[in-house]
Amino acid sequence: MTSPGLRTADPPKPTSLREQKKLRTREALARAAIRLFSEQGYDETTVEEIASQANVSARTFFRYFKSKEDVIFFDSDELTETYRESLATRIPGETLVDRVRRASRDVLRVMGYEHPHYDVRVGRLLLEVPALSARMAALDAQREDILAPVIAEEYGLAPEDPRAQLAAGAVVGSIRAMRRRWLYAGGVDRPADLLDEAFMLLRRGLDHLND
Amino acid sequence: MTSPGLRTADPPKPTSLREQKKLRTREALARAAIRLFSEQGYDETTVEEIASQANVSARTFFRYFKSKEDVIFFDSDELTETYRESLATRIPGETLVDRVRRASRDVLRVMGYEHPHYDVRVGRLLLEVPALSARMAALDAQREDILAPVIAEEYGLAPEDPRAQLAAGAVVGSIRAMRRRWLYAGGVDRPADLLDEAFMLLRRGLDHLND
DNA sequence: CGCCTACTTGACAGCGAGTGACAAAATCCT
DNA sequence: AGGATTTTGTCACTCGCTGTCAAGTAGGCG
Repeated sequence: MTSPGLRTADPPKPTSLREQKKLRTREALARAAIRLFSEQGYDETTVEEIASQANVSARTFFRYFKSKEDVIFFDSDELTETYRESLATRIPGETLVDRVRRASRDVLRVMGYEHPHYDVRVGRLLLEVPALSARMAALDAQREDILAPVIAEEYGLAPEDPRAQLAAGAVVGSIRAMRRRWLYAGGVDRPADLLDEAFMLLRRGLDHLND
Repeated sequence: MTSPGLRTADPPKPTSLREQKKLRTREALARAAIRLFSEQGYDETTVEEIASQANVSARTFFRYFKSKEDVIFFDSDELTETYRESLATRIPGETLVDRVRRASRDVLRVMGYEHPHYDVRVGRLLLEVPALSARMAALDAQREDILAPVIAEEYGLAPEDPRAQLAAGAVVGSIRAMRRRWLYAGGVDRPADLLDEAFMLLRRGLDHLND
């Protein structure tokens, strides 16, 4: 079953046989886990079950992922890096808000539409399952920490100025709110659209930071 | 609660012996737990240990608190109710931002200074321990849901208007950012002060929502 | 080709959180 | 006091997760 799917990043090292097998095992585990989670729920899925679907022992699962929830977040570092880099890139004539918006869209783009977080059922697990929502909160906090100094610099504030931290918190909080809406509202909304709406509204708030 | 007439805030039922003992056990457990958590950390403290400090079996701990982290959040419903009621109360001449600020301060006030969340060491656990930060995130989401329709009404929007939800997310996000700052910055900041600073800055952003 | 080495895996044992079941103890009621 | 009710402790069990160790597998080398 070498179906197309989970974002296999294309770093140029698909190297030797052994590595390939590891990659396949890893992917099989991730795929099985996400499918089982979204079918029967997170707590209702045991690691044993996941491992068995990938023809591996439970012990081996923990050699690939350091915890049960890690199977959902294994690529989060990459996404954080994307966010950081996109924020660091300046495009002439681009406002701060547009820069933040671009960074957020870049993250969505790198995730790709076949990413598990795009699945509404999995997405809701991210909010409802304690272990998962804790990770989400940590990621959001990370983004706040990346964003705050960027905002500070733009407004000529010290990197740790509470006003910049607050603004970053507001921005991330807005995005979180739109994420929740996407997952629970009737459902026609698409992530990118809500993101745009968020930034359209944020533009005003942020622009008045230094009144 | 089928009592006639007024809602009595503090049901004066310290009733008979059995209830008193339960109250004492409950408090002993909570106190021991918080002390141990802040002394040796959360994961390093076993339920067995907590129970033993309260001269009870581990099984009994779970009869008083439905999980290990519940010992920290057992009064969260009361705080949420305070928030909801304070937000519902209108004071003539009071702006929306001031109303939200008052509600937030009311929550702090009801918590009282001996509340575990006031302890910086415990507070940090709230952000660092997955099980606890998940609960915090859930509480914040709850407050967003309470706040959004209030904002919507004030601006003549439908209760589920995304703009109101976004604004609520921004407000709660700001508060969360200040909370983090309180817990990690050098440390002189006091919660109430950071809250004031947050609302001073928020006033501008919110007031421009309907430009 | 066979063999040595390094890496990967499975099986087993163990810990802590959490739950169900049942019997023992404490409390309440009359 | 005695019986009913509630609370508690003990036992046994599941699941997430970790350490250990022995067995298996791929790659390199003579």
